[in-house]
Amino acid sequence: MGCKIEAFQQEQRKRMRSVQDSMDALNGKWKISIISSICCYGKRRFSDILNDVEGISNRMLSKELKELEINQLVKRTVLNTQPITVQYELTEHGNTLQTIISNLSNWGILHRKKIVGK
Amino acid sequence: MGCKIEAFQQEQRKRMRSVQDSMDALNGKWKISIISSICCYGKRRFSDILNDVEGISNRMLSKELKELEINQLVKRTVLNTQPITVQYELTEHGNTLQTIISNLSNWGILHRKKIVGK
DNA sequence: CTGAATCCAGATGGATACTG
DNA sequence: CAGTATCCATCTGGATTCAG
Repeated sequence: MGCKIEAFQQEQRKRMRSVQDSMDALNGKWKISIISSICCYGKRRFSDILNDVEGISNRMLSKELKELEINQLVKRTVLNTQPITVQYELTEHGNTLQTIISNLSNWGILHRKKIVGK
Repeated sequence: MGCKIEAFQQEQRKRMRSVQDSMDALNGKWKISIISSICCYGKRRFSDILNDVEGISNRMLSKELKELEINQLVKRTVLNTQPITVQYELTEHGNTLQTIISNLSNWGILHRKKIVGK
């Protein structure tokens, strides 16, 4: 009977859907880097992140942060400073990404060695 | 002295660059899903993957597979069948992505519960 | 079956200037 | 400082057709 095979395939489809769900939340050129920046410092201001993430424009940073906020990954706080500054931090949910970030960082080093390095 | 701070910042920059390296290799709408498909079955033909990855077109699949091949993540083998079939499998290097895939799958489930679920 | 080629709409993202 | 608005080139990706 194909019961086991079907169960396996269903499991596999579920896994693929989950992976896709993750990627949908983390897509875009910069999101992971932005999260990585905020994560490392705990709290981070707009201009700090703009500085951390090499190459990003304020237009993009603004947009990506907004999407991350919608996905409840970062929390935005306006501070009573003059001029106004805005602080971003990871939500509890956003913090659950730490393992992934860490893995991506490690794998990135490995990959660079493999492809670029001799 | 700012030695510790500078060391930390340099460490942080390195981490961000690594994460970005990973994302560069894994960007595109479908790559992770494709890898996930091949990974689970060990070997997988073009049409199988086309079927596994919901919504992808053959044009995109072809393109993404080519990029994955360039990055030495998948290996392509033409089989002597009639008509010709092509088999894809992960390289050793591609297999090092398993941890990330697994984590992304788990996080995807978590995220879906958090955002979509009540 | 496995692609490559073409066409084309819509998304992405940089540069720049502007606002509160 | 933290965005927003506008303009515009490039990229993305679907649909369809064709080829080996």
